[in-house]
Amino acid sequence: MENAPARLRALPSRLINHVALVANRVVDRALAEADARRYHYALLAALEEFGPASQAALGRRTTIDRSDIVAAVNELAERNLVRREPDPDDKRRNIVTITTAGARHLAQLDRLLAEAQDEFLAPLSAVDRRRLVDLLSRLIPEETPPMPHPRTADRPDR
Amino acid sequence: MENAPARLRALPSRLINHVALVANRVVDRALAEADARRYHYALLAALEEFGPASQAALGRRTTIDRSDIVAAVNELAERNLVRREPDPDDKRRNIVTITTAGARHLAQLDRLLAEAQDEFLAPLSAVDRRRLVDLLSRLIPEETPPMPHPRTADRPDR
DNA sequence: CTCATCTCAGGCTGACTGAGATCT
DNA sequence: CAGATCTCAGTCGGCCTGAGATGA
Repeated sequence: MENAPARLRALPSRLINHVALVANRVVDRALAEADARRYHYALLAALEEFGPASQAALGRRTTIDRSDIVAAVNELAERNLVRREPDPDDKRRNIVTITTAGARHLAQLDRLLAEAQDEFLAPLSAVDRRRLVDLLSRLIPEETPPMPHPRTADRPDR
Repeated sequence: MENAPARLRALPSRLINHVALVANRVVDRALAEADARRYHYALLAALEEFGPASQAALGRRTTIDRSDIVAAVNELAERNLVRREPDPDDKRRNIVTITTAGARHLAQLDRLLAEAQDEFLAPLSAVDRRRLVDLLSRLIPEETPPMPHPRTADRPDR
């Protein structure tokens, strides 16, 4: 970078972006080892933690946009990491379920991601890492208000 | 967001991305008031702090990619915020110089950005903000290694 | 009727690659 | 010759919008 302007070095929003970039490079490289992307991990994690869910519910839990869910679920289904079947109780819905292969895949991603976190967090001690996570968490509004309809993500799940 | 999976909530790389998104929304909205983008600010700041520079040098200092510099300098030059002229000493180069209008514009962006920082950092005390900046800074490798040629940003400036 | 859900088609930005022309 | 600089064309992922079809 060779001498970034002081104004930029000190600007919190820019610092955060820069760190995000560094983190993403490490994370994406790690996930690529398993032919995965960040969306895949988020979806599989949500499915394993909460069980089968409609695509809309997955979107709310992962903050992935409705359109992008479609594509990502397609990719996962093609590889038999999830199953997608119509909900008999509500024919608008697809119910997405993680498969055993999907769970295995998720376990691998967990490992890869843990290594990746460790890699870009290397300069920080365990205490500092916790401090960082705490500070960052406080910058995230509880109900992340999506731009247009602040209370849209608020709906009952089922 | 409604109950994000614990794995995602706790993942530092994901937290950082989320915060970056929030920060960028605020910052971009602020800059839009002056018809500016983040690239514009970075370039103007680099020019004011280091004086006229070639586009390649600007790229190194702002970590903006060579291709994107071209476009951004075009935009700034069209609005007479910078001048671009061939370097008489090295005919490969353009020398980019900030104009007085550019400096005025930069001052406005400084104000807008200061407000924006304050807005998304609102949940943190001044002490916590400093802590955050410190922690983040330590996560940025001194010589940000661009993917392909780790030592490319290392070259003498002129 | 309204609202939710899934899907497609597409836009936009930021980060990045490849390649060519020109020059040191 | 190698290497730096500027430029153009284009890719990719993440984020987002609009709109249509179906159904609760």
